[in-house]
Amino acid sequence: MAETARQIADDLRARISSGELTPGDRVPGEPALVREYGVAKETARRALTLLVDEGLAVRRRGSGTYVREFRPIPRVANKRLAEDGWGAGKSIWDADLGDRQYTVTDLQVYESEPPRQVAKLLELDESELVVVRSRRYVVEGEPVQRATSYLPARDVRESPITQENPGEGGIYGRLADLGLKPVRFTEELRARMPSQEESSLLALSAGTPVVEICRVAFTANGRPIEVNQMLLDAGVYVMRYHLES
Amino acid sequence: MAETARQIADDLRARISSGELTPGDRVPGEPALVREYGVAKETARRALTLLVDEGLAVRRRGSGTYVREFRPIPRVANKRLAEDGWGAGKSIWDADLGDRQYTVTDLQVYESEPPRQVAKLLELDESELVVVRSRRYVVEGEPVQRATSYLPARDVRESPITQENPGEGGIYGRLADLGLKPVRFTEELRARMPSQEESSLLALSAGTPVVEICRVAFTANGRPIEVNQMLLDAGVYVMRYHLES
DNA sequence: GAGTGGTCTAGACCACCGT
DNA sequence: CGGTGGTCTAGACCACTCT
Repeated sequence: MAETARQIADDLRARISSGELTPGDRVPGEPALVREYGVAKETARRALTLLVDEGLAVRRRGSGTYVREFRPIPRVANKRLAEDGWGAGKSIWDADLGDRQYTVTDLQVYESEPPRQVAKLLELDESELVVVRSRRYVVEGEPVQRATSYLPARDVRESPITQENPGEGGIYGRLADLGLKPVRFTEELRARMPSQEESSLLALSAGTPVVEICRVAFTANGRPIEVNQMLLDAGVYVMRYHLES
Repeated sequence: MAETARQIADDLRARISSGELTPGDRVPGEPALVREYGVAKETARRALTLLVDEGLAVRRRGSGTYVREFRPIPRVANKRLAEDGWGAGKSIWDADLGDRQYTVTDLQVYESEPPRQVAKLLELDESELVVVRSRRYVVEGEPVQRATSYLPARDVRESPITQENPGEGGIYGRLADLGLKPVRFTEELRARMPSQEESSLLALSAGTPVVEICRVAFTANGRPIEVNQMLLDAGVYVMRYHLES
């Protein structure tokens, strides 16, 4: 009877995917599994850990283990195409229940040396500084994203971009005022497990990956004017892109 | 001295990010940690498990635990824009070492009922069938992606799309022959932990998320003509998108 | 206070890898 | 073969939640 923990996890997984246990339901806990399967507590624990690590369940200390709920927020990279394009509002995942309100917290604006990679993407000379705008987004009380923008200090230092509130249209509006309107973008995405720091920053439950997005904005001249590094809770987001040709 | 496992993991993590341990290096193993920290084997094990679950380390049974290597393959969604656009070849992650060769394995072509979600995306009537093309991609001997295409059977049943090799230009070429050339696409991405099945399908090491991509192709008439569901090893891919306006 | 998850120990046995 | 990871047990103590 080797592989007991996996066996128990398989059983529970089956009960979840069959619908016997639905999102929000309580999964049999450690003591229950000890009784039902006649295993040691650590083994029952390992079984539950497998589910948690797959993102299927969530532990609540002192209360129990529950089937995870998944109500994704759609992140639409190119809204314009999405709106007059085809397939708008269609989704494999039920992500239509969108437009929940963002709140911005922990906004920080400061000038500093850019990370090496950012300096390269912005084509900055040695020792050129950047204006950094960092913030967290919160939805329904839960932090879901951290975003950090980098802009060449020499271009934006004197503009409202260095203010906490850059005004109507946000920083892209102000860049437009400066004749540096972003018109093309590159986004690079990567998914991975979070570090402990990132995990607490986004209040992630175990078994939740993060999506790292690096967005570079270019002006009409083809000059990179902003790098935005985002870190998203993968359990909360669905990313959507519209492409042509 | 509570939280011992996390403490040990923190130490090791620090040694990795400081560069003392570099990708490919051997991490101190369970017996070593038992000696160095004077903890039980299970505790040392838990410490290593934390690193593995973060994707920082890989276990090799009978050999040791090693710092993971990350050499991403770039997946460029819209090549045309990428090529004449700006920012081509720029990347935060060292993903330029691309163009490693794909091999296609386990190609299967068959006709069947579509999954409910796929039927909805393809706007199929009740009981309409789809042609399914499923395959795995292998790079340097390692499976990295599974892709499953669904096309309305009534449109493509008589075409070479039902052949294993649909000929020059692939299935998009044949769709063009049929006057059903795809010109717009929607891609929806989501990252999550894999199920056990998916994990073995892609030979994933523990702590590696997957990226699920659902791509819908539309003809010039705005008709959905293909749904492609992909499952990528997140430890291997970087997704890149180019956007305008 | 009873029930639940969180962490740890000390020891056992097995499977696999490399020399 | 010795070293390494893989799994399990039985019991301990703690921290938190809910009623």
